[in-house]
Amino acid sequence: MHSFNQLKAQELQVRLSELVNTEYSPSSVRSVVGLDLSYVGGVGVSVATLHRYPDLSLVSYSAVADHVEIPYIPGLLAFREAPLMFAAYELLNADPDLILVNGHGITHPRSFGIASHVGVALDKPSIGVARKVLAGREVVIRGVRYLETNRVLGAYVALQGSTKIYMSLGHKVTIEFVSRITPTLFKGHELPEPIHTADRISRRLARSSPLKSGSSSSSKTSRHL
DNA sequence: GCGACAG
DNA sequence: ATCTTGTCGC
Repeated sequence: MHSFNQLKAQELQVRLSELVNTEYSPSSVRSVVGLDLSYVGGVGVSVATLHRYPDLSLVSYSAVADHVEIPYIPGLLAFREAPLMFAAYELLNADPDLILVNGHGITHPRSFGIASHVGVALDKPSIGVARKVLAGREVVIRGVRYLETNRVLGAYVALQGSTKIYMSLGHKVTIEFVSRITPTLFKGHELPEPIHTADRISRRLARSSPLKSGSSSSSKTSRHL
């Protein structure tokens, strides 16, 4: 029995953060993938959803489940969830123009949150979607809200009613691109459509998991996806 | 030392 | 994230 080396993990993040590209942006977006996880005890249920853009209609999705050993430690979320996200992503067998990841991008203690981690590993444009701040402070420029970390605007703050959603730079996207595409990613929910959909599907699968007692007889409410 | 702390 | 009843709001 042994937990993973936190210090080595942090060192890896510092090293890999050098590979993040925040000067490039996809020339055109025709498809977007959403990545999210749910849990059933120690089992993580990872879902990857593929959407057309700009209508955001669901094209297909994939799901994988496995035991998750790495604990949740603020700042090291990627080591716990990215492996399963990669598995679901590969199973989806698609080549999207943009990937949305539940979690922060460069608005992270070492500028390498899970969205950047996934983007760099897959060499794909990525944006982090989070409901809470991990690092940085909010700044307002010409009436527009951003999250600033290390003097760099790392996230655009989307206001959904009274709720704030932090859209951070993952990889191969600029703050201008994120600011511009963010409003077009919502479709009537608190979270961007791809993340919202991946979240709903993973939770449904988690609840109906054979590992969850009563799953075969307590389903009295119908759900639609 | 104290407070903060994605999912 | 997940555990959970009633309750507020669209």
